[in-house]
Amino acid sequence: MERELPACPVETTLLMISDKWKVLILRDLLNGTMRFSELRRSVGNVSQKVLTANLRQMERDGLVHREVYPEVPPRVEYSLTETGRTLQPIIEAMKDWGTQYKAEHAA
Amino acid sequence: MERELPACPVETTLLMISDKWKVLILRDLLNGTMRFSELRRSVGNVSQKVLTANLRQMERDGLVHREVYPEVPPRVEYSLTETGRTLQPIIEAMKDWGTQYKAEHAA
DNA sequence: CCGTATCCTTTAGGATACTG
DNA sequence: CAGTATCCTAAAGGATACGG
Repeated sequence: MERELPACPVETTLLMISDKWKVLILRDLLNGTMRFSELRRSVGNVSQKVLTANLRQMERDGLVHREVYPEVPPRVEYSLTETGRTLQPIIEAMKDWGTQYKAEHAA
Repeated sequence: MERELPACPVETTLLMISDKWKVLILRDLLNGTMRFSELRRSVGNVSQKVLTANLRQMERDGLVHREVYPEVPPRVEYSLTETGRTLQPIIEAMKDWGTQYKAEHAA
């Protein structure tokens, strides 16, 4: 459940969000709760297996909440925990930086 | 020299800093100019080949400046460009978040 | 000291098929 | 619909040796 955290706080953060899709998962869940299939579409070209694995890890890290509705067919909704939402400043900073960088590197 | 930038700004940022060591390179170069060997030690367990490759890519992306002093033995110093320094808010946000997260997940 | 070349290992991620 | 299981691939990264 718990993992060893590096001494350096930057490395701790990396441990949590450096997988290929996690930042994009955060980007999308910051807009609100999403179903699995919905998230898969919005994140992009991610396989089901990997998206599930990423979400499970984020759940264990306390960033994501998974809510299962026992219906047929099943419905599963993902949302950010309070801790997960504290990552917002990082995602925002990345959004701002990318926007600026692209503006300066346009034709 | 130039690479195709994704439409999403967050993904653009990821393209620039999502390699395993780039965030740590930024963390360290934000403290000032460093020699190659110095950087290698401070970044951690990175191989020479990979550190070089990461730095070269960051140079092409306009984030890092490489200054070669034609001495014997050679001296090479790396520093952040002005654009590179604009990444500081992201690194700072990551540092803050990691610090906070660790505090809440102690004991 | 800094870097390149070569080869090899690892592992994250993809494809596909199948289930409750 | 939302998974799990299995197998496979590809690309990043590591180890080592050598060169300017």
